[in-house]
Amino acid sequence: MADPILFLNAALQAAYDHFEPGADPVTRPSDRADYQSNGILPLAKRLGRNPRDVAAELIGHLDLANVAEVEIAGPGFLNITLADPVVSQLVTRLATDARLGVRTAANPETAVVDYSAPNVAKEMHVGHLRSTIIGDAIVRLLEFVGHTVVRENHVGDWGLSYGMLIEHLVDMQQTAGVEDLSIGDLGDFYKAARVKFDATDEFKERSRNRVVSLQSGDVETLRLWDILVSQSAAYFQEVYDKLGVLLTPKDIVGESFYNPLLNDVVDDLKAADLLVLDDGAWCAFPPGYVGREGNPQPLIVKNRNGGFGYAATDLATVRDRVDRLNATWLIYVVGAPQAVHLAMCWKVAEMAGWLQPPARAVHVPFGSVLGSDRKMYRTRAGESIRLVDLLDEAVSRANAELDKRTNDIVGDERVAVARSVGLGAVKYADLSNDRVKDYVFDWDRMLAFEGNTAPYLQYACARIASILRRAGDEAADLAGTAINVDAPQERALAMSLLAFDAAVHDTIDKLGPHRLCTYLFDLAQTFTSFYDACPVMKDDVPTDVRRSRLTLCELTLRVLSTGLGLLGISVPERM
RNA sequence: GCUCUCGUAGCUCAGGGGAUAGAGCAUUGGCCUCCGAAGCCAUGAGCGCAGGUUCGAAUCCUGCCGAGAGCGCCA
Repeated sequence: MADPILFLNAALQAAYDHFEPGADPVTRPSDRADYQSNGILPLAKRLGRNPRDVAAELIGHLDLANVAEVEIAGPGFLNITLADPVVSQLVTRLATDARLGVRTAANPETAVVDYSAPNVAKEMHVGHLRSTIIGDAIVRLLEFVGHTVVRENHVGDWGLSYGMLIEHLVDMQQTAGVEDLSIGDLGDFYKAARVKFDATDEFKERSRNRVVSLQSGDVETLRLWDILVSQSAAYFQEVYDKLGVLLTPKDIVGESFYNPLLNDVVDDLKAADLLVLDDGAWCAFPPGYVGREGNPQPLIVKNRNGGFGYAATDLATVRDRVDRLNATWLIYVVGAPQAVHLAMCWKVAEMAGWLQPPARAVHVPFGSVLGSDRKMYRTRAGESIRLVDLLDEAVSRANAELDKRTNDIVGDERVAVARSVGLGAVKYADLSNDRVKDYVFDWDRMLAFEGNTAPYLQYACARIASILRRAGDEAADLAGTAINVDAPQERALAMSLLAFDAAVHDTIDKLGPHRLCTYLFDLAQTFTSFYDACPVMKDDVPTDVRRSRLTLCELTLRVLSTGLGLLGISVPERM
């Protein structure tokens, strides 16, 4: 019971039970006191009594042994300040907890997280950044609290454009006259194919035929297709490794994987009488969706040419994840523009009985990355920015920032620090905003060493690490040290550390990584205030105070680095 | 035309029924004989507009204004 809210609620429960057995105490952190009890007014209403009288009587039934102060505030609150010894005791216990007070999930379940999803034979650009980073953080968070997580990288590897790309590959083979095919630069490859496709009817015709061959399982076509897929997968992995996310080639479950399931999807929907033939296309019309002209909005499952739309694939993902993977929590980390499409798919899946409680699908939408002109972030030439270029620039810019601050870190360590700071800056800038909103990509702001940035947090960690190095052997021998919270800054730090559990679970409830960012930044600020006011390794600090403060430092470092780790951000020892 | 998302300080953003709405940048002024000043302390200014629900609204509901996005055969 490291979480003081649980601790308080247990204490309050007895008092509430006096009035109404089972009434839920509602407690939340407050800046007026440590915590605020918030459920008195509804309770008084149910009892038909004066709230102030109820509050007064409630205090009378509250066990005050662990509480320094309780006061009635406003029409229906109690402000509660925990006694210092209790705070000391809780944080001392926290320091020996390997999980840093974070509870495991009450109901562990199997979650599928669908994220990243680049397209085969196409360059990865900034657009893939958010899905990849946000998805990565969600995966780490869910695993941390004990859920079983299946990562799925739903790459685009099937559909009309692959006829075009395969034909382009064939052309390249003929000009180059080589057996060992390489698609080389993905951006150029795709663009060249596209240009040919738009320019010549002959190529267009070949591309269409090639799609037919692909879908009918022609061996040679599949061989060529596989070249595109495998080389792209290798390229994606380079980017993921550079970015430092958990995705591996095994996580690729592309559109082609679902292709064999699509006939059943359509047949079963037809059998369930959920599809109607409309203008030659098989459509579902889930209730409540209206499009242009006020007509019901269709979800086109099979087009008039007999081809499957992506609605069919998305329906298949629901079915497959529920049936084959036994997942109950389907998380789609997909851009906000897809919101209506996904909602329609899930509505149809529900009506077909494929998506039933406890299984449910959740959209984790996110906004766009904008440039300083508040339009989609692009190069000056108007092209989308390659993700690899962006990551390389982040590292070199971080390196330049480190140069400004005369430091003696060189060689491999220097390379690692620049990488940690550069990537951390990019990730943190993305994750620290509420994901549904667009955000402006600004190198200077994200790489600033002051403010709500990764470098600030990493710097705070580096200072703590520095103190621990200074403490030498003593830092390794702190187990069981009693922590005192005499100074207000010590107490504030302890309270912040105790809130880690709540921050992690709140972040998971909302699937909003920025909540964890806000917490970590607050903790880092609280720490630096402590650092400024409370000397640790100075000569005139008594031994017991030094050891208590060292333990606070060590615990803070663990919370910060664990928290940043959950966001996919690493913490250098020095910087 | 219909639908969805978003409008909070000069700027970038938190807060999403609870008291006097918080940070960071930028501004101004203090702190290094002292553990890393990449820091700390202090400083002014704000909920798009109008109604409604409520003891209480930045938060929920409705309308309007503004920005972005989506709406039948691409994914």
